[in-house]
Amino acid sequence: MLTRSATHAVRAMVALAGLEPGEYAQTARVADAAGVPRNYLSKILFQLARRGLVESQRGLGGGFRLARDASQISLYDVVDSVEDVARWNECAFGEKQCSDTQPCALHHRWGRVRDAYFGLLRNTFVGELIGNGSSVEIRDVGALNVQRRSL
Amino acid sequence: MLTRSATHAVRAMVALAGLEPGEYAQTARVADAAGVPRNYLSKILFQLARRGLVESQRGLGGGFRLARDASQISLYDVVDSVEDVARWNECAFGEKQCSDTQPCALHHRWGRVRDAYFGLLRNTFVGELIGNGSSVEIRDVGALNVQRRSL
DNA sequence: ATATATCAGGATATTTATATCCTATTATAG
DNA sequence: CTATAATAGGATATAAATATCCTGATATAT
Repeated sequence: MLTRSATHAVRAMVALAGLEPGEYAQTARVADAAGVPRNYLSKILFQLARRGLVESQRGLGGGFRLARDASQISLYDVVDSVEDVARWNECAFGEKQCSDTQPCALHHRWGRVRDAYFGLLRNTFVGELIGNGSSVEIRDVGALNVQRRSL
Repeated sequence: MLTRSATHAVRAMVALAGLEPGEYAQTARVADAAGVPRNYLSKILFQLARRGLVESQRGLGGGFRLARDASQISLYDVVDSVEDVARWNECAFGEKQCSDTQPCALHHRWGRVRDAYFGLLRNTFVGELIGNGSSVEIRDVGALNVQRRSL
């Protein structure tokens, strides 16, 4: 299952995908759009930035935006930024020396579940999740809307 | 993913499946066989008993044993005794009103992952997990081995 | 330069999962 | 009846996930 942090991260990414090209959105705006607690989201956005999925800009008119096109960012990238996806590779039965060559009684069955999950993560992209009646809509409330020189 | 409690529970059930018919094993013995902390396991065994998967007997010669044949106890029963399996039904995208008729953008893809997981739980039975090179082997250390009247 | 907006990130709080400890209760043996 | 074995289950401790709060650093506008 996705952790709550992972869901937050995906929703934030989808919100950012709804921005005008080049536009930045502040944490608070993303938080409102994605329905995620503001201060917690700031941690998550930081992790996404560290991973290189979003870019940040400080100061007036700054905020966050996607670092590349939403169609090029998989859920795997997003989720693995905030949780250790690799733990799905651990033995479901808790056996220390479980492996393909020395499988536990659950090994192959669990492999199918993991494949389904990894398939979802690897073959789904942020760009596919926008719109669609989703509640993740980022709207510019028009509060500031500064034009930046460097754009 | 299975929680650690769930893994503990499955391992304990497999250990109990290795008992002689009618025999009880004390918590400590199950804990050693399954490699689970004793006191924590006692909580888990209690939950399994509440669910009706194991029977307990207090007093000298008592302990726990399976309440029915290991081939009739699914992993779903076991896992759902110690964690809320139903949370896999919640929307992976965190949408409040996500449903089959009003699906979020992840709804159907997530459904496939859930189906794989539920399939594993529903179609795997404790009886299938015994032996097999698993480290969960319950051995009667012969410490006591009391014969009970009521058997 | 100064005021303001915004992220960066440390410190802390809350909640949940995991684990330990201890006493009460129940059963058996002698 | 007494001693002993074992679960029942409350109280507490630890660890990890989630969330909040606050200050410092950095960018912009005037």
